[in-house]
Amino acid sequence: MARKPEGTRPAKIPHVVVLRLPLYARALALLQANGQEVVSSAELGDMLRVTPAQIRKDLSYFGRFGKQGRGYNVTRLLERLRLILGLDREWRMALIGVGKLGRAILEYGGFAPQGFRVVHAFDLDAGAVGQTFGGLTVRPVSELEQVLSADPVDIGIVAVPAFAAQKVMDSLVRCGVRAILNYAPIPAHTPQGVELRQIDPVLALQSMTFHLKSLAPPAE
Amino acid sequence: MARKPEGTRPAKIPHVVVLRLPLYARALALLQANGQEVVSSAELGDMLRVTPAQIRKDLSYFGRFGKQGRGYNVTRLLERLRLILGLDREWRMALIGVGKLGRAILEYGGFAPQGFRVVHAFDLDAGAVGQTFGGLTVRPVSELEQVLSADPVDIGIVAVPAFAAQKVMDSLVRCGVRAILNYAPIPAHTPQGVELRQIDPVLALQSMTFHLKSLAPPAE
DNA sequence: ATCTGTGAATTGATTCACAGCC
DNA sequence: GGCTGTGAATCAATTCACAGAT
Repeated sequence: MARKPEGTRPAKIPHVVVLRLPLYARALALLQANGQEVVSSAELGDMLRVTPAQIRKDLSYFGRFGKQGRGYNVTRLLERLRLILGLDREWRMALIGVGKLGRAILEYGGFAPQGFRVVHAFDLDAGAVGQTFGGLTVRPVSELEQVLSADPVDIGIVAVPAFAAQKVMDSLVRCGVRAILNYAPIPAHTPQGVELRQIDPVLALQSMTFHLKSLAPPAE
Repeated sequence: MARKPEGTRPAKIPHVVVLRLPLYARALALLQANGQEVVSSAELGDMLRVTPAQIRKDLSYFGRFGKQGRGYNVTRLLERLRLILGLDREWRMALIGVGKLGRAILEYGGFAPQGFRVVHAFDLDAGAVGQTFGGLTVRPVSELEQVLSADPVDIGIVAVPAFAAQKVMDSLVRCGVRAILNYAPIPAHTPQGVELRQIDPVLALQSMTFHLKSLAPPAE
């Protein structure tokens, strides 16, 4: 398969750059809320603990958004980043697993304002099915394929116990989901072309203790 | 020919390696639970979608744990990784913010079996203070410094609203906490020497949509 | 005078490839 | 034959440093 070097939307964007763009967008939204009109890469870098050169280089993959001697227009750059990230539309999501975690997700107010909307919720447990959380009625997982083929979503959120998670993810992929946010602590896999992100506080803790273990015990 | 310093570990460990070790440990625990005694880097790599060479190289920073022609003894390697990561002890944590998210954290059963124990919970809101979740009674944040100086913790978990998060983190640092797990969606900072990890599902979603936006709409 | 955008240089991470051992 | 451990080679990411714009 040939990749053309010419073309409209140019070359490959380094993976880490894509991971940083949402960070930039968030910082810009903060500045915008404060009424700041212009920001330099140095100032943004201070906010985010990232070098100014990195910010400029990252942005340069997508275009030239700044003015020499001045900096970036906050609103304009934020607008452009939202476009680049695809945040100029609403994304529909399905949640699988409505236990304690799943309920917290359904009732979490942080997704909707960013354009991420949970439109279906499923659970295996008959106890949860039929209940309503955050305005959504929980359906049985047995209806997953049927519901999603009638009313597709872009993203799946997996909040089931570890032992069931990979199978649920496979179902979601079969239903045409193209991205999965997985909260289950397992080595999860998706086929090529289906994005996957893990939310795993235990892994985060375990990588911090590596740095803690050699330090003196908490004392003053 | 320079030889490696014998039995020492002051060699500098790449940051990414430390982030992968908990992944290895988890996969090994899975194998162990299945009764598997030996594993090769190729098999582990299959489980985790990591190249065998990377696994061998990562482990080589810490010692020689395998047998040529055979592989790694699952139990022994897991044991060593747990030691390296500091998982051979219990870590004490304080939770700040007992809203919906904080409650889900207190009632989450996944920390304790891994040796991470929440021993104090704080909230600003008088409504939450005094209530008990997961066996812990919520105290007012005003007592944070007093309680933590009498009974220190290693790690702080921040689950307060965004506007309050940085101030809470600063307090925790003053209380001698050496690592923070932050759930608030802000560009958070800790001083040099205080580890920080962010749990941020919205950022994860926003970096996935970058890849989704150019694809055909969900259709079947 | 200031700050962007970007090739070039550098630093860091991953993969290769093979000697050595089981 | 199979697999580890590891220098060397490759590939990727970051930082430097400066020309050019305002």
